[in-house]
Amino acid sequence: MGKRKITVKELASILGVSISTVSKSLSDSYEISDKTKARVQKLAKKYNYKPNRIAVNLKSGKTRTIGVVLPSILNNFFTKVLYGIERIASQENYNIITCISYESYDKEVSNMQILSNGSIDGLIVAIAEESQIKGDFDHFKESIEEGNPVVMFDRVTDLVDCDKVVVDDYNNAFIATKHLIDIDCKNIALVSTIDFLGVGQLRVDGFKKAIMESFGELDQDLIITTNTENLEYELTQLLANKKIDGVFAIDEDSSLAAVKTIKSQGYHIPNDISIIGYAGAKIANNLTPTLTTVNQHGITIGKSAAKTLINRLNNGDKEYKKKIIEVDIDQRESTMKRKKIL
Amino acid sequence: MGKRKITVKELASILGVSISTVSKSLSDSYEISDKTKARVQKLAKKYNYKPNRIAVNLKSGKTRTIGVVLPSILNNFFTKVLYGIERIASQENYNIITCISYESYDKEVSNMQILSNGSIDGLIVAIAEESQIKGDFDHFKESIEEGNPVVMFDRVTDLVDCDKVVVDDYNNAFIATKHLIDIDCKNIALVSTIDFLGVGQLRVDGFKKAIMESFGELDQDLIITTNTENLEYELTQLLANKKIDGVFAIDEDSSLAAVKTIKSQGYHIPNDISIIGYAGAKIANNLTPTLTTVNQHGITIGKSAAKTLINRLNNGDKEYKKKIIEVDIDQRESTMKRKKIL
DNA sequence: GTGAAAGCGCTAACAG
DNA sequence: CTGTTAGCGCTTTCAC
Repeated sequence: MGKRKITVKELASILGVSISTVSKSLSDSYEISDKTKARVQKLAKKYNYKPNRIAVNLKSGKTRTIGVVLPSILNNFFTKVLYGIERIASQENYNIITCISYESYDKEVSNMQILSNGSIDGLIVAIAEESQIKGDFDHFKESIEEGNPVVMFDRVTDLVDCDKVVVDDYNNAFIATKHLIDIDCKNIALVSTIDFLGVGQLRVDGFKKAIMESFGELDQDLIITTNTENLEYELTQLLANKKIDGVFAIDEDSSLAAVKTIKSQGYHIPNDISIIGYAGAKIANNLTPTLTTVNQHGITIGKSAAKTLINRLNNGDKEYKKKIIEVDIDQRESTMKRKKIL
Repeated sequence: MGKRKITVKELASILGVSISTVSKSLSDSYEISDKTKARVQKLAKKYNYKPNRIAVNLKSGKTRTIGVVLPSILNNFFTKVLYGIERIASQENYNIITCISYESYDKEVSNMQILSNGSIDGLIVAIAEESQIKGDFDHFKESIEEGNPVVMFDRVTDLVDCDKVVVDDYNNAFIATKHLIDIDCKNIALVSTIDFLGVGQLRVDGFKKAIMESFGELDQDLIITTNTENLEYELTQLLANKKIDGVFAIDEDSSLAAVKTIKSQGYHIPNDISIIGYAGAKIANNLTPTLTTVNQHGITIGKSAAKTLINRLNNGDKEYKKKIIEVDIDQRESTMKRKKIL
């Protein structure tokens, strides 16, 4: 103990100079003689002086801290995004304060309020499920009005004017569906546990477009939107009633459930049924068979969001931008049919 | 715009009262008349006044913020711990600032320094790989000396005096190995990609003890400590040269690699070779076969670490404690042998 | 080249 | 019951 943090004031009194001399010396000001600077800097080093960040923040009105509000952290995608944000933040000398909304509107609002009280310079957010359902985004508008810029990613809304980083879910779902069609699937089902999310809708729409374009008609019964608990049951029913040869699972839960169910019902993947889904590489690579996925590039999204925010912080004037991150398909075994043995 | 954050001073001038009257009214002080309080509070609400946290922090010398330094965030275990920390923190009205050391000593030191400058009240840390190898823990001691209590979890060291939250890796590895022995495995291999970590060593030791206790001798060749890239190759060699009927994989990477390799070499799990490993439930449940795991209860660890830190923050006097979290085995298919068909 | 003083926004001891 | 004042630790203008 005893080594307590030292302050400018204390340094000044030890050296018998004024506080401002110390402060200026530490920032290497031209006003101070080299000799004095040296003395001060030496002592500062000796006592391991570090300016109190809180005081600096208060003085400067800046915190060099970014608030991040995520719906969940036990989720591969959001974790990746957070990782991307952290990479950029730490590189640009920003700290990040992470809050979790747990998909709850109230939690999200309170997170935003706690952060928008001077703790942070700006926010990166993916909107909570409940807020999207509710359609209430006033807390974001407020934060922006109060001078804390917001960057939204993935879960965004047109109702708030701010920077956004998204993937083109509509188009990517289209491409994913086309991938199944290209390998000769004729009866493609879609499974989803995220129908209440904007991104969920977009993916379904992209799917529909691809189906219509290729087949001219769409069987609504092949679209299962449900929750994780019921998915296995509903998919089992579908498999029993319809001849399915391809499945597009538009989120991680439904991807895992689909693989499990299809196998347990005695179908071979990909020979009987091909499947493309959403999942992180680690999971996709360790399923049997390995799962072809739409790679969302979470890290890229996080990096882009952080860069966007820091840019805005540095020069607040520009127009709001919507950045679209390219996505690609990581083909694995689940869509690699063996040569048909007739 | 224009709705800029409002301050006590501004409220005071609008109402024509003094700053301290406003401040006291807002904290519902007994010194102020109900009438005045009401006026102030009404106006504060109208302007959506929120005390500037930075100013409050500076004044109080507390930040109600916990720093968390993790070696990685793209890791199921650490993510779970972070989740646990967040749960408690948010419940106790603390924020968390998350930094990632990327297993690097330098990054860890700089993270600690950035945080130990007044930004936080205390720290929760799992030591980076490189620091463990290097054996240099001065940055932790310094932080503690400067008045920022540290709680270490999982990756801890006896060389720093502070609160710790760990699992009994030695004993748990012992139990895991016994689990294999109980289902009649006679030739058990251990695979590891974390031999440089303290926890890695402990798990190996626990394994050895169980083997010695049951068989009286230990074949060192059955212990593979390597890195993720080489594991498949080395395990393949081992399977070719020795008769193995059980595998204990002591980390997630080696668990996944072991399952993959054993299957690809044509062995049946669990009938030919049983396997127990470390992995999150989501992965374990979706492997084929599902993987029996040592459940480390990351969330519990995180919660415990956060509670420990907050406790210390509230009453700094007590002795340092080491809390040991109970671990259990989640048995799944990879250790459920079918009846032998002779 | 150095120092005094103000002020960031807030709280609280002390006066009135 | 209300107001004045000092001060948290720092930076910065303005005097000297």
